[in-house]
Amino acid sequence: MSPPALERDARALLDAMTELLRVYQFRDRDRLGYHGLTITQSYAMEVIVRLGPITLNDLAREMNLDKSTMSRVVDGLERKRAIVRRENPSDGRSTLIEATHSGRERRRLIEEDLVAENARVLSSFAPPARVQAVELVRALTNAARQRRLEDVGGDET
Amino acid sequence: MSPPALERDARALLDAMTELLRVYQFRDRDRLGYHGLTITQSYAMEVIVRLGPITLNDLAREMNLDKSTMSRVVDGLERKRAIVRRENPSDGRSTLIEATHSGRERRRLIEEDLVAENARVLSSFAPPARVQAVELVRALTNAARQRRLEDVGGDET
DNA sequence: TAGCTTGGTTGGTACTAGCAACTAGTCTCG
DNA sequence: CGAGACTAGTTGCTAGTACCAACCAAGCTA
Repeated sequence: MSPPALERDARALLDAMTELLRVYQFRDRDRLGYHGLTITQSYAMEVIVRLGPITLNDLAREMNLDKSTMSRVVDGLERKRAIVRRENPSDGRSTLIEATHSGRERRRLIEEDLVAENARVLSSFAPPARVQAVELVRALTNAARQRRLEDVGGDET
Repeated sequence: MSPPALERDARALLDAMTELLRVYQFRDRDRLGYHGLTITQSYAMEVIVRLGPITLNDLAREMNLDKSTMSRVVDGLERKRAIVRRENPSDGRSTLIEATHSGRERRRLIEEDLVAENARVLSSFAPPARVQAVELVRALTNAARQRRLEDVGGDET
């Protein structure tokens, strides 16, 4: 049914995307620096900084991780003094996770690095192509997300 | 020096890429199926199928993994009967890793799924935009890879 | 208050990942 | 030829990511 052209393009896109993801993955992996945080920890810090004091469950939901995994990731952040667990005045069972000054600062530095890196990547593009590139990545993300929702049968949110 | 426009675009790209990586990460993670293989195992199979019988070291080099990690990934593939380790007639120390029929078949199915998925993604683009999209992804990959090489100090290849 | 529900931790398993140490072949040079 | 250097692969160790299941303690509800 679908013309061979689509399949050809799809294969090319697959190869290109695989490459792109691998390059970014390795960039992340090797950035063992990441200002002392792992990638997951750094993502978690982003959420914590963005959503303010947050419970473990909410954090886990936001990150699509199991609460047990989340608990251990947060353990790591606590060991590294990037967050503190405070008791939740409105619910004795839960704790509020909050970024420390140092945690916030580290996250800021990471973000700065990443923005700088992306700026260097984009700098080889002509200004109109830059916007186009960003839009493409967004479109790819949406398309991929769409696919996921269809596959899984769309859960919450 | 650099106009704020670049930084704005860079931040947008960062956000978009972060999203993209997360979506793909989840796609991969949840694909516990992946026809019975994990993501790393599936990448490894791709290389093994593509480069024919290959030694562990060559495979590790190709995948940018430590040989110990590679050894264990290959263990997994062997347990799942996707590859066999044959002795290397030309060097008694090394083994040749070779895809089994079943391994090759599984990899083919995975690839088929992925191509189909990419076709669906692309189908929301007009035909000329498809080719352009692929090219843009390649350009991004190259730009990103470039950055990596500069950072690290460029190793082999 | 008894019992259900919920928030978080802990135990278990599996996989990814790297470094270090080790074994066993291979190669090189005296 | 043989000793020492080198190389291929495995194994031990640590750490992190990830899930499920079991659990405890606190809260809610009837």
